[in-house]
Amino acid sequence: MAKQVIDFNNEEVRNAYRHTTSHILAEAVKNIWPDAKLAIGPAIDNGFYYDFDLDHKFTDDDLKVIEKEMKKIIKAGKPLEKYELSREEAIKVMKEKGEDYKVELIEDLPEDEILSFYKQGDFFDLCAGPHMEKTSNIKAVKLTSVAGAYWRGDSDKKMLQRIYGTSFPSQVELDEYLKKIEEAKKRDHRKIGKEMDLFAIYEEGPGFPFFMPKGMVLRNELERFWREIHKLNGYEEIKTPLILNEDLWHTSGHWDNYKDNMYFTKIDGEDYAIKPMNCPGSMLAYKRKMYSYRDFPMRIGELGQVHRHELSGALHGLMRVRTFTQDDAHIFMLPEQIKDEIKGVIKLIDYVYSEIFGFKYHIELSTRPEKKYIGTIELWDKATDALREAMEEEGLEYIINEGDGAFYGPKLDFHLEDSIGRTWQCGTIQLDYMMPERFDLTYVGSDGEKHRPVMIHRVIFGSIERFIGIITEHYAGKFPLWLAPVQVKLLTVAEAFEPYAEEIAAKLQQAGIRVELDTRNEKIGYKLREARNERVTYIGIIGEREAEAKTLTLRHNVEGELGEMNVDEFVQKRINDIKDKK
RNA sequence: GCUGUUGUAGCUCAGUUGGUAGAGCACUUCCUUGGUAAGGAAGAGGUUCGGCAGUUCAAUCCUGCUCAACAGCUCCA
Repeated sequence: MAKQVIDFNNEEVRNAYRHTTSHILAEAVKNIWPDAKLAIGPAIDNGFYYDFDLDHKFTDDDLKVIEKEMKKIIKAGKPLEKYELSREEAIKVMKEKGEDYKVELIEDLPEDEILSFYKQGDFFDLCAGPHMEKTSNIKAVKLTSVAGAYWRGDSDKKMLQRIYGTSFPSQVELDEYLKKIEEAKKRDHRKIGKEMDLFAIYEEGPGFPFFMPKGMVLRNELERFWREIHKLNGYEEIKTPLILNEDLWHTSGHWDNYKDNMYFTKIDGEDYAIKPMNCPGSMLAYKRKMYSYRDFPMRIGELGQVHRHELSGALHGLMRVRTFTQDDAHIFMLPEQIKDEIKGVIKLIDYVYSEIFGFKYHIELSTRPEKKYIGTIELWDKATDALREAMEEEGLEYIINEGDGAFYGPKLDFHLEDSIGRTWQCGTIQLDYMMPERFDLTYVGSDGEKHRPVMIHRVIFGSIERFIGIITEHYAGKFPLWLAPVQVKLLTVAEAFEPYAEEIAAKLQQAGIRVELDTRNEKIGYKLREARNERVTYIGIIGEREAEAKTLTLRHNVEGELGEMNVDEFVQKRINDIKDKK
């Protein structure tokens, strides 16, 4: 028989490979714990999992034992054979085996369906396939972790034990994958954030991050950049309060839809809420006066700090917090301005993602949610069509994310891809006919009558905090010069060169460059090592040679050794780099 | 919120089958004036081992509760 060729780049083949491995996992677990009940075990992005219901709690040591058993099954080279059963037969077989979850799965399938099974030796499982020909096709396996997972992904149902693993056609590929995971861990923004002293989160405030001086540099630079581009693009800026009367949130619909995630407080016996979003505040700001159609489009930005009560288990560094700053803006406009405004925001987002940060990204169109939404289906369709048309006119590709819209309108979500291939949803453009209605926003048209404006809610970074987390991992802490908390660190070779080093430091500082000076009584190798660990952009070394020639010897955190350079030339070049956002 | 794991000095971690705690780094002082990833020596540092109860002659170690972190699930306007 010809050897089965495994094309691991083919998604179908890869999934079949991992799926077969998950069957082997299930068999191994059943061999060791015959009482284990099987749930489901599909292939996923980087491997597979299988869910089990079993009183014994799997430990990390168990994973090793299971792996060993899996290797036995693989070595046995059992062929995977497909066969079919009728519904009744299938239910009967599974009931006999006490596989309650399988019975439930089968009972939920259409009545007339013929069910396919796969078996390997004595082990069999309900499965649509496809699979590898035999268990010995699996060459390299690793069980990675065990975790809880709800039966059928429903938090009201029982929690099962899920074993995660991965498999590859060779040990080399498996090792490469594991190495990649290790690399990603090194980039973890929580680790780098601690090492670089950017931010911290304490037990006293879970989900409420503190920003330290170096982290504040990042924040302030991002915000400064944000203000700059928004001014250029015709936005004005406001700031609205963190706490507002609860009535406002009833009007907006936030209370109905998201009160579980809101924080409340009382002031003088009245109920107030801490804002989970900025828009209702923006609505009040809009309503302060009358507008003419000539005032539109009106673009109002706000770096607004919001608070949301996230579940404790959902918190994750800066990526998922309980307070964060949205780089929000609301655009009020005439219906005929919708498409142009959407296109304008798309361009702005593209500029920031592609030009400034070098992110690849894709766009998703999120449509009306099943249940939680306000307004009529007609208006939802109208808004969704407008987003779609704007995209199509710009020749942009997008994928549809059914039912994932905000409760007040459909949206375009921008998912960026970082330097190690992970995607993050950041930017969003939401088109909204509902809030202007609820808040009775008006403008006076050319006919002298009052009309209803349409609005856009949009963010580019999404959350400043989360964006800092993402770029920390994207750059592995080696931020581009304009963002780097320490742009230049000067190291003296010996005490004698301190005056010259101070002279250079002063020059850099005057040029607006963030500089640190290390004149400690330590060897240059030692200081260098420390400066490198701090990930400063440029390290400047100052000794006898440099003091005489009025130069400094430079090293860049990514490019490496740069040799000696004239001080004034270096300063001028860096000023230009910072201006160019390099 | 749910399941599991973890919680010891500023950081990274070791440790005691229950007899009141250690290393390296960092920090301070001294020596060393050194040219591209750790020069040497000494010292200080834990309200005592996340918190609160309990068992015990004795708890950092055992038990219960609780808080937080981590992984995953659920959620993410």
